[in-house]
Amino acid sequence: MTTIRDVAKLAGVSPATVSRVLNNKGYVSEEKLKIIDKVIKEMNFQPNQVARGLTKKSSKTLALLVTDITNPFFSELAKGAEKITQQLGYSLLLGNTGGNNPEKNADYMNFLKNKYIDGFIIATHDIDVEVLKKNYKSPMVILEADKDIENLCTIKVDNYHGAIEATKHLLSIGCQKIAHIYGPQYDATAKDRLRGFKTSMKHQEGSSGIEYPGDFSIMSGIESIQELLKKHSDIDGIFAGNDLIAIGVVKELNRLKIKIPEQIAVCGFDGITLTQITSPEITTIEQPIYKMGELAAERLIYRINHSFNETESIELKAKLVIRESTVKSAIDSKQ
Amino acid sequence: MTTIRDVAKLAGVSPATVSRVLNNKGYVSEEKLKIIDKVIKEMNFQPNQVARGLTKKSSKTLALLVTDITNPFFSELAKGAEKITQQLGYSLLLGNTGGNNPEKNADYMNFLKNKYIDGFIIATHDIDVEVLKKNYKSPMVILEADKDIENLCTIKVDNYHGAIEATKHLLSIGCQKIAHIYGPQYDATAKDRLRGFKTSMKHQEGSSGIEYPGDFSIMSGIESIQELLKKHSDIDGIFAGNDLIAIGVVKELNRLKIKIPEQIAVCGFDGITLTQITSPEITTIEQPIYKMGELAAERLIYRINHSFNETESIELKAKLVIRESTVKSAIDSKQ
DNA sequence: GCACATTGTGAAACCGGTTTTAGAAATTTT
DNA sequence: AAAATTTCTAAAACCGGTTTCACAATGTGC
Repeated sequence: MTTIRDVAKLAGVSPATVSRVLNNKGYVSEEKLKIIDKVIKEMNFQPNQVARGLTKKSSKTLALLVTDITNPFFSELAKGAEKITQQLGYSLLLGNTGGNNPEKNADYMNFLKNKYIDGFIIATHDIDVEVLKKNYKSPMVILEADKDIENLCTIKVDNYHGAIEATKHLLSIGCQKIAHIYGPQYDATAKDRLRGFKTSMKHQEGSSGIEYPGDFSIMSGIESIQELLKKHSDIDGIFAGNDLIAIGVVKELNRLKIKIPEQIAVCGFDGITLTQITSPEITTIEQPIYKMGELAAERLIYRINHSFNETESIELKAKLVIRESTVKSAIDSKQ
Repeated sequence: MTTIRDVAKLAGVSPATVSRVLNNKGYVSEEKLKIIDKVIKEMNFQPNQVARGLTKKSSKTLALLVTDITNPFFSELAKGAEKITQQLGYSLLLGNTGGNNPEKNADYMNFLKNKYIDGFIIATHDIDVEVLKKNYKSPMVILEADKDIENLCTIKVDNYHGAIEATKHLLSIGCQKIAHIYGPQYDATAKDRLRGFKTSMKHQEGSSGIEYPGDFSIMSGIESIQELLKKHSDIDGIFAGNDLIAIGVVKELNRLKIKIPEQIAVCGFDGITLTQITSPEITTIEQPIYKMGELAAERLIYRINHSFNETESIELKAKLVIRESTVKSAIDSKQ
């Protein structure tokens, strides 16, 4: 592997001058610049990132921490983040925290610490952000955080208004008894969605709302709908806390031969691709997940390069996407 | 951040001795060992991986290259690889090659080269393995390669026998006209599955096989089945080249109100989780994807640590998992 | 008791970059 | 024309580890 000293020798200059050219920094005469540029190309020299990292205390690497990469929400996010990361000359470490104990996660973070990881995208709830913040002064972007975090960038979707839109939609197609299967309440996302549902159902003459606890998985959707139907046989609309729950609900309703949406209409939340492969396809509140990934990486790299550490919180809009599971005659009229 | 020299000073020894302790290598007296160990703990010293990497020419990092991380096959793989990687003290870079031109991928690989990435798990077909091999002498594990590769480790699933099992299963439940929607033939996986299908259908009195080209996506499943039904209205079994195709097929058959499996039975290949969320659930040939990820990481790290570069090829068995899409009375009898 | 191997240790060089320092040359100010 | 400033460059120190080298102390063989 050719080093900066090889280049220097061949160009008849000192390594320091080559370094100045490489970093576009400090005085270099036109003449030498030309020679050095030429030699660099000739030798196809590329500076060793590790050596560079040692002095610069940087590795040109970001880390993305997700709960479970097989969850389509996270893999979509990862795809967006990876694209921008690579585009801007960084690489992306993947950390799957799911199921690990927080202690182990701390170990992992520590491990990364002395690798000079430049920044973190935190998209997991297995880690306490406050603890994190105390221990790591690295730039971070936190996704779906509970609230704004001082000196960090948070990116979230407006879950509250998204939930309102979902509920209003179900009401608008005539649902009178709507159940919301909500996610775990330590999760800010789940909390906001439940709040939106409550708000929408208030003062809603002729309609009533049921709240039922779930846990953001397909299985939870299946089990919840079974229980719900036992207690409330007259339910005619389900607002699922996320798409996975919605998928479970649709699956179980199909099995029970309950017609969607004629007997029960279903709306999810997230906008993962899976909602388009079920029969019927599921109406959902689509989050710009891919865009969130892109944005997270872009903001993180910006903060790294500009030593920017103001509190910054970005809220993206979610969008109602109407599909077969809430359109009465959809299946027949489609195509 | 505390350095090895800080430790040395406090322990009253030279940095070299501390290094010897750290690496468990060379002579160190019991006495000093004890002191140094104590000081390391006291100061909570952790060697800087970047500095270490510079001399060792290693970054304790692997790179995983996938075509598309949102494809559940790859995310499952990534999860397995990430677990072992972390467990063995490495970290995992994620590279999404999908859609990029090969030229850009080469750039990316080059970029990684001077980061001292210790090894690569190649699970993408966007890169020509021969070119790769010529340019990078790093340890690599190649997934689903065409054939054995000299001096590298290849891991694949026995697609040929898996396909035979799938076809035999469809025949055993009485299918008489089976169509195989196969994937792109530059893909070794797709080729082997098609070959298995052909073998099984040969000398099969009373049954006939149709081969139809597809491309491993849900959309392809939808379009293929439409075309197939136009030409062959008497098809009663579909062996899809992979699960995504199968999902498309099921989706379209549902839309056309064709009963699965009564009128047409469907079998996929891969064993991704999605096959369990459709209605009906889809029979498939389950590959041990997660295990492949684990194995890939484990073998790669072994090869790195033991300078092991013999040709090594591992073939895993795929397993038929029978679900509703091929069991005539499944839906009613279930549960 | 002497040659030789083994154990133990610190100083110094090294990995491959960047940054500081110091001094020379060219320019601008006064 | 002298002083001050700016441009340009190389030598040396540095980042934080590892490794080589030289040398001392101890143990072993004959």
